[in-house]
Amino acid sequence: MATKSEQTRQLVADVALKMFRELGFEKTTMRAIAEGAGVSVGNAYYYFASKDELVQELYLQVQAEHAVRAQQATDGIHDLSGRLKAVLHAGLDVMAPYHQFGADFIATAIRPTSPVNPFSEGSTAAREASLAIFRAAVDGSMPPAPKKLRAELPELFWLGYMGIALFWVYDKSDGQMRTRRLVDGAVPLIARGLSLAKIPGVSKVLDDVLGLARSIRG
Amino acid sequence: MATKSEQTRQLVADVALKMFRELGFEKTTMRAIAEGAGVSVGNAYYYFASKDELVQELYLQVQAEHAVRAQQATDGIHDLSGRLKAVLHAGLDVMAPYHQFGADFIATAIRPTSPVNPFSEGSTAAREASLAIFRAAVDGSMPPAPKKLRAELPELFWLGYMGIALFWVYDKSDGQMRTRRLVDGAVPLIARGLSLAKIPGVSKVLDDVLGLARSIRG
DNA sequence: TACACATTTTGAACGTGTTCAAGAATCAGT
DNA sequence: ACTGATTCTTGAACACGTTCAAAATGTGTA
Repeated sequence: MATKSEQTRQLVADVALKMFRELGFEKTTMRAIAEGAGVSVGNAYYYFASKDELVQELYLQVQAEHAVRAQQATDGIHDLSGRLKAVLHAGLDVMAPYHQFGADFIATAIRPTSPVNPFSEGSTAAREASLAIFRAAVDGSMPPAPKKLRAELPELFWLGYMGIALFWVYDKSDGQMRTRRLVDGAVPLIARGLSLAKIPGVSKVLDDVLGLARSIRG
Repeated sequence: MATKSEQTRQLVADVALKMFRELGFEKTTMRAIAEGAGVSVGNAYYYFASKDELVQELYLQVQAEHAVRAQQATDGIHDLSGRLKAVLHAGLDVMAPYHQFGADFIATAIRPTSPVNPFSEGSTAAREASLAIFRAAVDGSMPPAPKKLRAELPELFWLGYMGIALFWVYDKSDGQMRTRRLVDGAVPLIARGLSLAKIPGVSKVLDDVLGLARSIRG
C-alpha cells in the first residue's frame, strides 16, 4: 500500500486537477487547492515546487491517457492516413475537458523556464513519450511511408499536433468542431502530399529542406 | 506641445520599455516603473490598465520600427526571395534588444485574453499592419509570385514569421545566429518550392489545401 | 475672483504565488 | 523504549499585479 506521503501527494494532485477542470487555471488558487485537500499551503509546496508543476502533472496524465487511447484507436487500422487521423482525434478527445484551461496551459507551457515546456530539456522524457505515439502510428502503417521521410515523419506530425492544439485553444465553435474538421480535411491532404515526394523536382527541394533542418538542429 | 497628461503617459511608457529591455519582464515591476517615472503606482494604472498593456506599447513600437526598416531594406531588391529575406532580417534586427524579454512576451501574447494576442479581434489593426509589411514584400516583387498563391502568400509568410519568432525565442546561440541561418536557408527553399506549384500533381493538392484553409477560416 | 465640475494623482489595501523558520510526526538503529 | 536524524507539516510573511476611495490639481463659467 501507498505510504502516507504518497497519499498526500496524490490527494493534492487530484484536487488540483479537478479544480483546473472545473474552475480553470486562475480561479484555482494554491490556497483553494490546499483547503480542498485539507492540508496547509506550505504542504502543497512541499510536494509541488510551483503551480506550474501541478500543471505538469495534468500534462503527464493527459499524455498518458492519449497514449492509451491512440493505441486502441489505431488498432486494426493500417493506412497511414487513417492511423494519423485516429491519433489526432484521440488527442482531442483527451484534451476536451480542459478546453477552457487550454489557453493558460499553453501560456505556461511556452515559457522556456516552465517544466511543461515541450521543447525544454527538462521534459525530454515527456516529449519522447508523445513522439512515440506518432512513431507507432507511422511505423505500423501499411503501405509504409516513403523511406526518405519515414525517420522525420513522427517529429513532423508531432509538430503538426502542437499546431493543432494551438488552433484548438482558439477554437470557440461548438465542441471545437472546427478543429475536428481541420483534422479530417488536413490528414488526407498530407497523405496525398507525401506521394508527391517521388516527383523528381519535389524530391530535390525536399532533400534540401531536410538538409537544412538537420544543419539547424545540430 | 504635448499636454501634461500626454507627457506623463509617455514617460511611464518610456521607463517601462527601457526596463523591459534592461531587466526583462519579471524584474520590471509596476512599482519599479512608477518609481522610475517618479509617479505613484496608481498613476501608472491610470494610463495603462495592466502590465500587459505596457507590453502592447512595446509591441506597437517594435512593429512600427519593423515597418520602417523593412521598407528601407527591400528598397531596390526585386526578387521575392531577396525581399522576403530582407523583411525577416529586419524583423530580427528590431527584436534583438528584447531577446531575453521574448519568452515572457510570447507567453503573454499567446493568451486569447491578452491585448497583444496577434490572433485576437482586439489587435486586428496591429495584425493588419504586420501583414501589410509582407504584402508589400510580395506585391513589389519581380518576377511576380504565382498568381494562384499571390493572395495567400502574405498571410502564409506572416505565419512563418510568427514561427521564426518562436524559434528565435528559444535560440540560445550567439546573437541568435541559428535563427539567422534558418532564415537564410529557408527563404530560398520557399522560393524554389513556389515554382513547384506549376507541376500538375502538386497544383492539385495545393488547390485542395487552399480550399480547406478557406473552409476552415469561414 | 469664487465656484462647480472634470481630470489626474495618491497610497493603502486586497488576493495572489511563493518562501521559510519552526515545529510535529515518523523512522532507523540500538 | 530511547534517541537522533529524517521526513512531513504548518502558518506567518514577502513581493507582486491590481483596485479604489479619496485627495489634489486643472479647467471652464458666473
